[in-house]
Amino acid sequence: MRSEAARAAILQATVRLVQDRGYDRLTIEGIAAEAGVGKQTIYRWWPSRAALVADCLLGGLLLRDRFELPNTGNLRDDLVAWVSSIFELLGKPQGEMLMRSLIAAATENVDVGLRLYESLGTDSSLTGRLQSAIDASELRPDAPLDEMREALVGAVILRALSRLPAGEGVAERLVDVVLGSATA
Amino acid sequence: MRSEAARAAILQATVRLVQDRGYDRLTIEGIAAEAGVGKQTIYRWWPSRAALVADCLLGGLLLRDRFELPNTGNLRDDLVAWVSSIFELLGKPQGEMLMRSLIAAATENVDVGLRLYESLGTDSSLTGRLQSAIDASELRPDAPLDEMREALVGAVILRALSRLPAGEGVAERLVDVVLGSATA
Amino acid sequence: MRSEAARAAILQATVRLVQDRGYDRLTIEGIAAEAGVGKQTIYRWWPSRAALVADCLLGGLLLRDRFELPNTGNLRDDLVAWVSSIFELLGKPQGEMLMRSLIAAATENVDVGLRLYESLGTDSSLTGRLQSAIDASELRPDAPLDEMREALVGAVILRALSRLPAGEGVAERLVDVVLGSATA
Amino acid sequence: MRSEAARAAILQATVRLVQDRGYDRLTIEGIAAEAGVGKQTIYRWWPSRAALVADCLLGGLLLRDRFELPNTGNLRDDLVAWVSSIFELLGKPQGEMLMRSLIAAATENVDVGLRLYESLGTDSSLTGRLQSAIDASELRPDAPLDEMREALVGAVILRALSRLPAGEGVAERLVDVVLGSATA
DNA sequence: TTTTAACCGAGACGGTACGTCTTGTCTTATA
DNA sequence: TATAAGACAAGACGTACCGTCTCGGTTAAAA
Repeated sequence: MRSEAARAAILQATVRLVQDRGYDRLTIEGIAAEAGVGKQTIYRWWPSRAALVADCLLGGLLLRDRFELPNTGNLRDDLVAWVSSIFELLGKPQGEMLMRSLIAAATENVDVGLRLYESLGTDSSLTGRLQSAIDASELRPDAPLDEMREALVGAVILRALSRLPAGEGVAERLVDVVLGSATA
Repeated sequence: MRSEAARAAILQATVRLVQDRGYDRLTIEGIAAEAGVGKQTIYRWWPSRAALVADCLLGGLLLRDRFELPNTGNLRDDLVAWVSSIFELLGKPQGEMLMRSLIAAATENVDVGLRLYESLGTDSSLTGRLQSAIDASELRPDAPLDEMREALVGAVILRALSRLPAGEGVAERLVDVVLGSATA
Repeated sequence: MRSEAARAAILQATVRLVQDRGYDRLTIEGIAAEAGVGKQTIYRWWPSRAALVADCLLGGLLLRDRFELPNTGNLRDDLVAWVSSIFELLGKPQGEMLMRSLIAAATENVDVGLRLYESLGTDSSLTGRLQSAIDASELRPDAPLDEMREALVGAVILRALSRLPAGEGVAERLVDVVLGSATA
Repeated sequence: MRSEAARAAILQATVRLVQDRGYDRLTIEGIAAEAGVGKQTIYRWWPSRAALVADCLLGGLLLRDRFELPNTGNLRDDLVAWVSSIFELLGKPQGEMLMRSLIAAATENVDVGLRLYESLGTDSSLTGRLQSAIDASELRPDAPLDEMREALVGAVILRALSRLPAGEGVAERLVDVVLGSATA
């Protein structure tokens, strides 16, 4: 019978440590100590620290609602707001580190990678928002939604890797590039 | 006086080991052994293994000419060919591992990140190619080149993280998304 | 819960290596390899290689019964036999190296020093033998036993440091010097 | 052409470092730095750090005149004074460390060992003093001077290894033990 | 109700790699 | 041409974690 208390403590400890020190300084021993748990309890349920991060991400513990994609009826505005909020996070040292931690975890774990691939680990509202834009005739019915999403999310990931601050207008231009071919 | 022989041996050993086993199994001790070099000689000149990878990338030792961006005069065809060749590499286990290795290194080292940011670590011909497309009136003079590049390269990075095979037509649609707003 | 198997393997490996190569070429890594043990298992229980040697000495693993002090009823003969047997050991390269190893360890570790101080690391029968000589009226009741022991053992230590072969009659003269003032 | 300045600087640096930090923390690199000299200059002229210490000892740089054996005409008093002065040195932390440093060096280098063997590294006046005691009929003509010296010096060495403070009367009793058989 | 089997915390174990330190050799440039 | 300066290959240092493996000490279901 699995102990739910232990499970929760482990995931929370993981979140705390990733946010405080980053993925590369995250250790199983550190998590066990922080969670007040034996190492074996971690190894019993997760195969690697990357899988732990994946679980945190899945449970919404790492990016919960941070980047809710709004739906005001104006797709461009919504996307710009969303991208801007992410860029804002990247502007803070801890936010930038968190994003890089997720990317690092993704290089080791498919689940994390897939989770990022669908809108940056958030409740993948991006696909839904684009689809609803088609329904509202804001986008052409044959717009390549997947590729648009990949371009948008990918640009954000790449920005995080570059560690460059996103200057004025970057979010707008990025959204325009992505929407360009697909708007009426 | 720095030994050029040692420097070259270290970089080559790094390239070999990254390609064979991936970044996460790359160790300083392994590099030193492979290069026939003392560990201190590595630590004397590089602060971390990520910096070593950055140097390899800079020296063109890791991706040299792998993704030469052609210039046939037709921008769309050129970009599709370039993206396709990258997708092809990602289809092979070793190629995928190499790309993920670079991304992992980028999460630890700004230089690697910047190098990826400008066209995927290749001799950043992408910017030049886009500029020449403006000159040839293939693109609008005010096309947001940087954001176009970010979207394109970012999509490729993200694809690597997702480990999903790039299906039929993905390269084309991706290029079309990116070029959409800027052509004609 | 400490592993007795590991403890024994480590001490035995230490003994073997000290005897084969001497204290100055004794390394923690070498002991760990020889014992088939992780380095941390050594560091967990001993603070230094000198402490390891002290433990071996204490456990009788290094000089066990090598220099049993006989008790024939004739103190002078017994001491001469004992000193001679030590000089004989010092005549062999390995024996000399072992003795110098112990002295070297003693310079770094009090316990080894004390163990040498009381009769050369052997089960300190020397004090007992001298006491029984008083009881048998072979020595004056007020004979300064401690100083006699120090003089005798010290002379042996010093001989080991000098690396000079102990010539004919040295053992006898040494014992006579030490016993001189204390024999009826 | 050997640089006398370098030679002196090296020996003085050795003395300083041995006295300050002890033999086990004495390194060739440290000496070179302290002396403002290249390492090669040391290796060119001395085979090991123990040989360096031997040279310092020989040159009187380490124990110069520290333990001058007096000659008042009363052998016992002279020896007691000499042993007491050594015990006094051993009572100070730095003096004890210095003596242990010499012993440690002796385990690695014959010259140091021999130097200790003949009266503790001092200008070997001990033998001379004993001889003159014979001449003055303070000792029997056939007294075993060598063994007496070994017993006395050895006891002091051993005391240093034991790190035990020499209590009241130890010096006297020690001298009496050694002189016992040879007086009157 | 008692057994028993799984899970728990704790942490020792054999290992690997870390980044530092020192060794003794070598090369360079300085004077 | 002997130096100081210091790079080099080698390898030990002591530390940090890895993933596996006992330990006893709770639980909770099965007997």
